[in-house]
Formats: sequence, structure tokens, C-alpha cells
Amino acid sequence: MAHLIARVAVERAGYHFDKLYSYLVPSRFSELAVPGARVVVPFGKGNSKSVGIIFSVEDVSDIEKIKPIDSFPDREPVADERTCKTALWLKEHTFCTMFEGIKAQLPAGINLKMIAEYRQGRAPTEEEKESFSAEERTVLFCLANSPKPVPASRIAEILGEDGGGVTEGLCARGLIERTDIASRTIGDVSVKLISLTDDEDALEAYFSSKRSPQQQRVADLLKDVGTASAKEVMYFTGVTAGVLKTLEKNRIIVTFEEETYRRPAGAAARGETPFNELTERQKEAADGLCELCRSGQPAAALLYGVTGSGKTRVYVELIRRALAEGKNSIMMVPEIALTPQTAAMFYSEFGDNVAVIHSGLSMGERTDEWKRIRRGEAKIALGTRSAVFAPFDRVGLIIMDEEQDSAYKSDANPRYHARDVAKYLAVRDGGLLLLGSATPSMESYYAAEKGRYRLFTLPERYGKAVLPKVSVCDVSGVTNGVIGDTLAKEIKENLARGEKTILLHNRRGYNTFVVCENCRTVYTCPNCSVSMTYHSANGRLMCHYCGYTCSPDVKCRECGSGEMRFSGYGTQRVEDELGEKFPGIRVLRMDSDTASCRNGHDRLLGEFESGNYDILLGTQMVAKGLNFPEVTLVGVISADQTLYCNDFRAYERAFSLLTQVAGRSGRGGKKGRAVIQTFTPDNPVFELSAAQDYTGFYREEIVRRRLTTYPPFCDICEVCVSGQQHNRVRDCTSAFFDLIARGCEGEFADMPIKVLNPSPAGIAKKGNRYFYRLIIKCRNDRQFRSFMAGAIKEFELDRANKGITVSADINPSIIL
DNA sequence: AGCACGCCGACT
DNA sequence: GTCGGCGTGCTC
Repeated sequence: MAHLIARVAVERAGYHFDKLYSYLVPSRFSELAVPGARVVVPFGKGNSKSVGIIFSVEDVSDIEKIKPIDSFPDREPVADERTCKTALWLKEHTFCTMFEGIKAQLPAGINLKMIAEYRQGRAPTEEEKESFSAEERTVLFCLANSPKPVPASRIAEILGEDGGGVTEGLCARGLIERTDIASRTIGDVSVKLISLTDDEDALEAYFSSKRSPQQQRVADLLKDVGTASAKEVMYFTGVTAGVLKTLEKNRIIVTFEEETYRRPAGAAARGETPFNELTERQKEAADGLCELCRSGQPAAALLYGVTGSGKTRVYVELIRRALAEGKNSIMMVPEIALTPQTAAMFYSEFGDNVAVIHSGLSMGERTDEWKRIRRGEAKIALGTRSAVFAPFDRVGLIIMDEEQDSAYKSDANPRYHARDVAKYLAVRDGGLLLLGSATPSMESYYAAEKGRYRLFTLPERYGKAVLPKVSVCDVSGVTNGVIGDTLAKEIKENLARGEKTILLHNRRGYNTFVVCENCRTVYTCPNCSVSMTYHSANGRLMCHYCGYTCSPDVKCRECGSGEMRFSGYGTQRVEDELGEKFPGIRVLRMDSDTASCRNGHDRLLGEFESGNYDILLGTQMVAKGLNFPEVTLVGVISADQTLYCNDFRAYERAFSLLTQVAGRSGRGGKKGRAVIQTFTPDNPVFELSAAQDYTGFYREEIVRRRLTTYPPFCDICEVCVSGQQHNRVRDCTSAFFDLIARGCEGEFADMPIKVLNPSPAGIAKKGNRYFYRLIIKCRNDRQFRSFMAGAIKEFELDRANKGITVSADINPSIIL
């Protein structure tokens, strides 16, 4: 007799034992068992429940050792065969598990987690009643008084930190019973936001009597910033969730789930008509690209257009033509550029044909948009990196704007690059992949040069806009602050004329480090190997990596001296300096401290655009994608951290950043200026970016890359090893190094590969975990990937490496 | 990772 | 003679 068997990718399978597991399909589920369907299955010795995805279904006669599927949580499958295939592709290329490969393609929030619930079991005997511990009594009492099963998290809450040993013991004796159920996770999508109550009288009344300094700090912070996420509030004030709960109970703070931006209704977005006729050059590019797209053959093209040349105009034209032919399009932009304005622009052009995939959408909205694509109701997906997984059955056109942007590379499992996924899809569906940029990545321009991508160029700025005048200033002599004479003069001039200025500074906080006057030791975070930053907003020292905060009254850990000097400039201190040097100046500061509540970013930009501000001061986030015609001056406080950060892509990134920043200035009719401060004004990067001379930069940089053998002349594979104990992590990294060396001898002897010596990662300790890494120069082909997959499995299987985590990242965006 | 099985030492 | 240590192997 034949039995229906499902081959399932199981969530709880680790990389080295990740494969399809067979499960019996009970006959009542036979209709539901199709590829892409989600299932709950027993897994492992303890048969604890795990979520899984069916990859295939088959008939088998021998069902020995095969466990049955527990249940189907959904009415219809969440994925399909193509999703499964792409998952296998992701596994091959990024060393993730099949389930992780599936999960990456589903909208966040659709995910199920298995959680344990407890209910009362048999009645205890008299002797047992005598012998219960206090904790056991608590648990039993709680379950006896609850009509519904109690989730494990609740029990953990009641018992404090524990919960594990106690419940297990009771379970084993049958006094309580455990069930695993699938529950929708919500936490990762919606954000709990907090603000102070509107009732000012109640607020005053509450704080008129003495309250704990923790509560006071929370109130002060919220007075300062208005609204912040619960996480941020804890981050800034160093209080725990309990304090927030108390305040909520007393109605001093209100909490709410963030309502993110809704789909703007139709064309109501902006009054202007954004799209004029195509220029001659734009038309040429659009025609050529359209032809590639129409061919139905896989193709890749690079659209290189200087800032302000109207690349977006070409994208829209292409999408319009693709749509006319009934083809689906994916339009990707870097996270920072996906603003409600961008979305509104596409809605007004394409109406309901657009689905937006954005981390800012609520779980429901995101799933809805995803479903509209799946049902074929939307033919254009607009979004960030994850939009590459828009569930079209076939995609004709994929556009990546600012393709060099590092946001297209995922730095969590699966560590994919959207560009690589897009290539895979273009080949699969016979589509066109279009990469657009004013400063293409070295890899892409090289490919275009070699003829692997078709190259299209937009060499002129659109309309009347002219290149800004760029001054590069040596600030090595500047002692009173970080704003040099030239920049100060230009700011003053802009103030006098009533024109707006953008200032870029890459460090947040007030003082970027604290150092002992006596022994010169920098005060670092106890959990991470980074210096503590002083924040004036809350008067505390903060770690920007793990969120640890403490009072600024610290003593040196080395010599015990209390003489600590606060030093280094963050955005908060620059803000102060501006206030001192230009009395009455109106500064809007934008960094992750002020912009990290959900719509903070958009809100601040809106305020700058409409509000009465003279200067927008911020970190990276002010540099990209902004388009304010009124801005006539852009200043970079220091270009040196970007330029000299020891990453082989530092020059490329600096060039891109400076070119974009300079391109911000003078977008309207007026001529713009840019001031770039540095200690090394002679670096050729400055002159090249000032002239917006990308090809000049490319020609210099490509020589350097060739000489030092870096991409595009090889691929980089970063193996990251981490764990709790420093010594073990170091030793296991060497072990991995040896393992690779041994592996290279036999079947892989002819593989081009160069393994650099193991070294501590740039930030060697993060949140009490130590990180080491190995850099491998290689050629990312099938042979190398199968070699690495084998090496990782062997490493994980070896008991000597127990408790150590290893991950491999091909062409990571940043090597620090 | 997480769990059960099994083979050795310390204890009743 | 038994309880429990953790080394070893497997996950349908």
C-alpha cells in the first residue's frame, strides 16, 4: 500500500544536518500537502514541534521510522515550487539552511514560532504536596487558577529568570502537561512606542511628589524627544521594562503600536507633475533598455548617470513600457530612499499596480501587499532589498537604483546580495536587470567594461542645475572645535542670504570617547570592545553596540583614577558648537537618536523642508537621496573616517559619499557650494569627486584593485567565528584555518584561493561575544562553494568546536 | 542545538 | 549494586 510522504525543510535543523526530512501525510491533510505549504512536525529525539515547509510530495510504500505531520497552520500554502527553488539557490550561495532560505522570501510577520504552553496535570499525592519547593507551588497554583493553558513566557515572568528546571521537573512527574503550539510572532514588525501623557496636570501632580530617578529620567527623555520606542527609552535612560510598566500603570506614559504610513490614495500625493518629456539622452537610454527587456532573453545593464541626470525618469519610462506589455517589474531603492514621497510618486504614476514592500509597513499591510503581488493584482513591486523576493510568477524587469549601496547586502542569515538574487531571477525568467547609479560599484562598472553588462550613460545634469563649487579644506590647524574657517565663512554667508545648509558628521553623541588623564586608557563598554560615548541629551555614557549605558561619573578601570577627560566630537557637540559660533542659528539634528522612532526620519526631513531651519546636521542619513532645491551649501565635517577605515572599499565608499553629497547642493536654480574638511587634502579622491569624475576615479581605483588583488579581480569570503570565551574563539579560528589548509590538498588542490591569517574582527567583542575572522580571497564558483559548505559542516560537527558559532559571508559589504 | 543512549566513577 | 557524570551519535 502506498503512503503519501512530504519532504520537509525543518526550521530547527542546523546547517550541518539541514536536509529534506520525510513525514507521513495523514489522510485528512492530503489536500493541503503541496509544495510550499507550511507544516508543524515533530523533530528530534524529544519530538518537540518545529515549523517546516513542504518542498515536495511523493508516494512511498515503506514508512518505517517516518513520523506523521502534526498539523497545517495555514489554509493555503505560503510558498510554492519557485520559492523552494530559490531557497535552494540561497542555501548554495549563502550557506544558510533551506528553511532560512524560505523565510527570507516571506514577508516578516507571517512567521510562526513554536511556543510551549502548560496546563495542570494529575493531582499530586499527599507526600508530594509536602515536598514541593516554593517555585513549584507557584507554578502549580498559577496553572490551577488559569482556565486556559499558560504560555512558557508567562511562567518565566512569574518565576523571574528561571522557569526551566522547575517546569521540566513537574512535567516529568506528570503534575503539569506541556503542549507546543504554533503562534504568530508580532514583535519584529510592530514597534511599541511611548510618549508622555497629554494631561499636563496629572504629569505635574505625579512628579510633584518624589519619584525615583529612573522614572524622572524617562519623563525627561520623553519631554525631550516626544515619542520614542520602548527599546529606545530603555536604551537612553538605562531603566528596565519594569519602570515603564509602572509609569504606564500610573498613566504617566501612554504606549501604542506604531501606525505606519498608509498607501497614499491615488494621485493625491503631490501637486506637481513630476514627469516632463524625456530628454534626448534619456530617450536613447530608455529605447535601448526597452529593447533588451522586450527580447525576453536574460540581460543585465548598467545605467550610469551623473547626479541629477534624471535616472528615475528613465526607470519610470521602462516600467511603463514593461507594464504595457503585461510584464512585472521590481523597483528597488536603498532603505533610506524609500520615503512616502517616493511611494507616492509611483502610486500617482501607476496607481494600484504598485505594491510597496517596506519595513515601515505594519505586519498586516505588508502581508496584504505581498498577497496582491501573489494574486497578480499588482504588477510593480517597489521596495528595499527584500523586494527582490516579490512573489511574481515571472518578472520581466528588475531595477536597482544606487546599486553600489551597501543596504542591498544582507548582513544577517541568509547573507545574500539583492544584486545576485536579481541576476538569478533575470536568468530564470528571461528578464532584464538594470543597475543604476551615479557612482557604480567597481564590480559593476568593470563588468560593463568587459561587455558582460550593457552600458548606458546619462552624462548631463538635467535642467538648469550646474555642478557645485567644491572646496577641500585642510583642518589640521583647527583647534577650537571642528568647524574650520572656510566652512564657518560659508555658513555665515548662507545665513545672511537665508539659504539652507546640510552638514554631515559621522559620529553621534556628544563626546565620542572618555579617556583617563592619568594612564591614558580609554573607557570602553564592559560588554564590547568599543569606547563609551557621552550623550548630552540624557547625560549618560552609552555603548552604541549593545545599548549598555551608565552614569558619566566613572573611574578608570586600569588605575582607579577619577580624572577622566571627555573628548571627541559627536553630532550633539557639533550642534552646540554651531550655536556658539552662530548665535540664533536654527539647527535640526538628524541622527539615529532623533530619527529612529518609526517615521522620525520622514518627519524630520519634512520639518527641514517646510520649517524654519537654517541647518540640517546629521550622520550618513542626511547624505543620500535628499533633494532640497533650497540647499545651497553642503559641508562634510570630516571625510577622513570614511576614507581611512582600512576596508578595501573605503575609497570607493568615500568617493560615492562625497559625490552624492556634493550633488545635493544646488539642485534648484542657484549654484551650490560644498566644503569638505580633511587632514589630507591632497588625496586625489577629493578632486575627482568634486568634478563628479567617476570614470577618472574608476580608472585609478581599478589599478589599485588589480595590484592588490581585490574585487572585481577576486571574491572575498569572510569566515566569522564567535563565542563566549576569547581563547576558545581564537583557537577555533586557527582550527578552521588549518581545516581549510588541509582541505585544499586533495580534490580542491587546483582551486585558486588565498587564506589570510586569522585576526580579531574590527570590533573584537560585541555584547559579551568575541569575534574572530578569516578573510579568504577566492573565486566564488560552484567548486569553492561546495568546498566551503564542506568545511563549515566539518567544523560544526567537530566536538572541539562546541558552543562556537561560525558563519561564512561571500563578498561582505564591510570588512572592519 | 538538543536530546537520549551508554559506558565509567562515587556513593549507599 | 545503583545513581548520575558527560562523551557520542542522530535528528524523517
